[in-house]
Amino acid sequence: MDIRQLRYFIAIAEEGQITAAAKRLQMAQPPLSQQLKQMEDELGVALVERIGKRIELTEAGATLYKQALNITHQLEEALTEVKETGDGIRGMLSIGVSALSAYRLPEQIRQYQQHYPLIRYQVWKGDTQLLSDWLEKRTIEVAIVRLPHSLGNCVTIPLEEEPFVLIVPAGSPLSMNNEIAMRDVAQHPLIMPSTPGLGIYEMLTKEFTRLGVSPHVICECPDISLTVSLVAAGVATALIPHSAWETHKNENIHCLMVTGTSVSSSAAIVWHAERHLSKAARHFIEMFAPKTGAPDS
Amino acid sequence: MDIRQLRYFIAIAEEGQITAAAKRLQMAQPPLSQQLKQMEDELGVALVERIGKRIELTEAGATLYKQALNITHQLEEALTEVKETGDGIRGMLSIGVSALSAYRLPEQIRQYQQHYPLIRYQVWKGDTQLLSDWLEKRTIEVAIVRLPHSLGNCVTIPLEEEPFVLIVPAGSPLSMNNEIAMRDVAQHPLIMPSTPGLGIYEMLTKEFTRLGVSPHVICECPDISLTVSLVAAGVATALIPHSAWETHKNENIHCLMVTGTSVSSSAAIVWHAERHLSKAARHFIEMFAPKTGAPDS
DNA sequence: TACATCCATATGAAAAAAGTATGAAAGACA
DNA sequence: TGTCTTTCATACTTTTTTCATATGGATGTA
Repeated sequence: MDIRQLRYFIAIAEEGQITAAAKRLQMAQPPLSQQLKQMEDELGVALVERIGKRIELTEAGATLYKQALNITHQLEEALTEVKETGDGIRGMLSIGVSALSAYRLPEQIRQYQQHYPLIRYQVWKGDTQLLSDWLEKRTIEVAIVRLPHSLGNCVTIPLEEEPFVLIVPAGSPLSMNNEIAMRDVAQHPLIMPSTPGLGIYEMLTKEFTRLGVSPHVICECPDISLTVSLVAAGVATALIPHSAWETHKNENIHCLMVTGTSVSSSAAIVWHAERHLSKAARHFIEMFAPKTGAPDS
Repeated sequence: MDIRQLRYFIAIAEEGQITAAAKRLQMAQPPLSQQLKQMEDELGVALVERIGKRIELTEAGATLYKQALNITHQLEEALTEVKETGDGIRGMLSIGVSALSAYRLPEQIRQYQQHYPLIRYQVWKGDTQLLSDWLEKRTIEVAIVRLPHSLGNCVTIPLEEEPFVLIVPAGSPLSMNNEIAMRDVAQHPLIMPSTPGLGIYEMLTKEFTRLGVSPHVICECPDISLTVSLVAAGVATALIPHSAWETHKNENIHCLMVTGTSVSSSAAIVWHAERHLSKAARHFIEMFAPKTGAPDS
């Protein structure tokens, strides 16, 4: 019993007549009679009652008709679902973000949602090492990280660059100013939005070294919102990407532009170089890193 | 896309390998590869990812796998349901009963249920004319009526015969006796469990005429339990089939055997002579009129 | 590097499905 | 009642689909 036969039977049931059903199916009548008989033989059950010229469903036939409708509908829906999944307009998109990039994600997903409303998401947050593991294990398909990263065997597409800003507690003397030189940042207690070994930490440290100063790091905190809270509480100052300031700003902290340095932060979308990327992931990359064009697999 | 291909895909998905899937399906590997490719072409979607020797499902493939499991299971269940319906162990059995036979039905259905637990019922109650209409319109498949009936074009299988009894109010003088002659029944106010034109009414009337007496009919009531209530209330006496007495007896009425007459009541199962009888209906007939054997269509 | 394993392609054989021709039975209508 | 039409079933042929065998390329392994 296959789908084709179910469709045949639906036509027969609805037309109430083999000849008409054959016409509707655009086929000759004899093969349809044959198929009907074959179905009855296979099931060992009479599906129709031959009353002279007319034909009428038996109870078993009526049961089969209902079920056949169900099944063919379900199959159709299944196929469109598969097609949509293949086309990337339906399915699961699993994304990993580093702590410093996490704040961007909600807006990105909201935007993506408007174009692809059927997509569902898995969002993971973790440090570079975890992201790398997750990419490897396919827990996530793409990751959004801060550059520089240390992920091996990955395609990296940088998003726009942005400067670092220094955030300080609202009441502190520094909050009178609107900018500060990078080398002067070293004079103030500093929270690093990262930990040793990670890209940002190393990059900032290197920059201070280049300027011949040594920062007064009193805290390392790889969670951006916690970092901001610490600053708001007056614990210290912190260097964070400008956009992170935009999303976390409040009346308890003040922001200073940092001058006299070229270090900047740049987020990037990365994914495993030798892996199949789902259409959904490609769409995501296209939307947020459109200049590069979407990779072709 | 047909069921066969879904089964193929299930095997491929579960084995994770075309060769192994082919072995499990007891077929050669090349045609399976072909079918897989054909499915991908039809859907316009990659279902598996060829990673060197290995094969892995894409998201679309995983979606198809889940749906394929659903659909094949549903098909299997549908087919067994159709078979069972055809075999008469599942489905709808619609039965009509006359008022005088209704009291038997619950026990009959209870009994039938024990053999065919998947059968569901539609039970209708009405007079001969209604039953005839319902048989004609296929509202009901079989009817249980009192003989004689006036149903045209029907097969009739009588159930066992049973005598009429006279029921009288518990306190009445008649309740001292245990039997009464038919001709003496005419001396007492009588409720006929039927109305003119119906079989039972005519049969009883004819019998009184034959005996040269005229019954004192003060009420006609084609509802047996209402008839019994009327007697219990002391309105009159009533002639009813013995089994009706058995099911309705209570302390307010007394029962007398009727002698000096050969009239008896007999229920019968009837059905449309030229109609297809469902297996379920045949089973029902076999169970309650086994002597005749089941008719063959 | 040789070997085994797995998938893909090509080609021919077998099976299944569809088409054509035709007959029998049932309803319609003069 | 007897044609005439309609409808389903059967016999036979053609076409399509599916499967199997042979074989080559790619990948991972001893």
